[in-house]
Amino acid sequence: MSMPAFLPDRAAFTTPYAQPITSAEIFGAIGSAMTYSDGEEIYAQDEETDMVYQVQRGAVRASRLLGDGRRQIAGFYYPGDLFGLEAGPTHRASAEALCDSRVLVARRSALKHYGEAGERLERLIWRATGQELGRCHDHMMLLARKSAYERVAGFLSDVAQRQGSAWTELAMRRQDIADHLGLTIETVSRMITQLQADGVVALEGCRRFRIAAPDRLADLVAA
Amino acid sequence: MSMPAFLPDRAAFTTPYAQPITSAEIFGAIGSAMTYSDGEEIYAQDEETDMVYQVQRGAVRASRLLGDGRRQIAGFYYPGDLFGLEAGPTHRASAEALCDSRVLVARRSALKHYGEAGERLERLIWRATGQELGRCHDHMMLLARKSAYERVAGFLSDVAQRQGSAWTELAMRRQDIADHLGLTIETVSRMITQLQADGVVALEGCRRFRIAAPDRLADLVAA
DNA sequence: CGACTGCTTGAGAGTACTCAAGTACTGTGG
DNA sequence: CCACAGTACTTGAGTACTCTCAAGCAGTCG
Repeated sequence: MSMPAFLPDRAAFTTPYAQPITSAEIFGAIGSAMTYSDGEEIYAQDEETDMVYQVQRGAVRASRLLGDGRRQIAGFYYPGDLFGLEAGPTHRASAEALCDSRVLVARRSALKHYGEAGERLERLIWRATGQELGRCHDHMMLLARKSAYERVAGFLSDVAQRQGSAWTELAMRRQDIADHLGLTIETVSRMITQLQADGVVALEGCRRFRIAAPDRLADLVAA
Repeated sequence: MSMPAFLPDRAAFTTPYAQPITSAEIFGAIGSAMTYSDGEEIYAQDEETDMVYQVQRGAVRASRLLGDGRRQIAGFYYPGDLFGLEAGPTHRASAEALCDSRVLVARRSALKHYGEAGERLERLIWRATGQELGRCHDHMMLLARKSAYERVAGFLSDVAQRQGSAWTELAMRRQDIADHLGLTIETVSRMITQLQADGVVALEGCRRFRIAAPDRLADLVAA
């Protein structure tokens, strides 16, 4: 994803004196590491908060519950991603580890005590917030205007792109995917079967896949 | 260093007297006013941008188009609202005036030349971005997990709340509402008819309504 | 091996969509 | 003031896509 034009390019952070330059290094200098096991809650919905988080290892989902149990997964986060950025004094979503994970946690109000590194992290947080807003708009388009087939295709494309490697592992269950895409678990399953039958993706087991026809997948996503 | 010609003299906000305190005042001190007539485009999708906008009078919609013509309205903006905050070097959406409107425009990269007022506006922009992200998450939940009836109820509740008065004017057409809620124009129309039949809202013409049963509407929204 | 959890598949139902026609509101010209 | 045209909105009938409910299959752990 592209960077906001008004924020300094990453090169601007680089000084001749070996300052930390990756977000992981900046965050690592300030945040404290926490580990969570599969399914464990990192924070709760409506919980008061002054924290910001970064995935170091594993994967995290942010979910929101409606009174009657309907659930929506706002997003999935992987190593390097910042999360818990929702505005306001309380978290609008809860966050849970999708597998055994390590997470860095920093108190936002304390950043000013960390001098240069704190300021850098602050800028990183704002940049991440802007990017999250962009992804959110993309996802709204997906939810509002795309078919189940296109939603699942878009999701697989997204996950594959983030992981980068030829074969992609799905850290989440079908139910999580369904709640992210506004579908039912059965429909997600059917669409994956369909995508496979159409030769768009190839699965190995139900949690591991490879993109078989990148061009056709790209068409589905752009559509 | 050259300053954009349309920006007012910097001296205007360095005086110790009468510091602006509302976002409209801060923005007004820095931004330049533009007027747009009904339906006129304020900026285009994928257009390069370094601008931030505030509605002064009228109403604005932010829309995104898919290649095949499917449209999604990302949001509606009213006097006082900041818009055009989508991250990245280009606008992820276009913006159009819903009626004759006046809009303040400021160059983001120029804010640092405006001293205190510029910093304040910068903070306002970040705060607005965070709030927008929160609204975006709410809207994702609406799109992913709510019925057409609940979506329209939620929308009317939202608009009414923003306007505050007993009777609420709808600045947008049914098609805009449909594209915002991920429905068709016919379904929106049917749901409004239904809400009226159920005594939840009362319409006067097709662009003006009043909430008739606030408690039942609140139930539908919270649900 | 059996139990458990997660995933897939099938049949039928329901919500929202598509296509089509009809109604209301607005502005223009006679 | 009314006729007319144009746009926006509503309503109706039939269809399609996704959901619900139910059963079967697969991988995992004791």
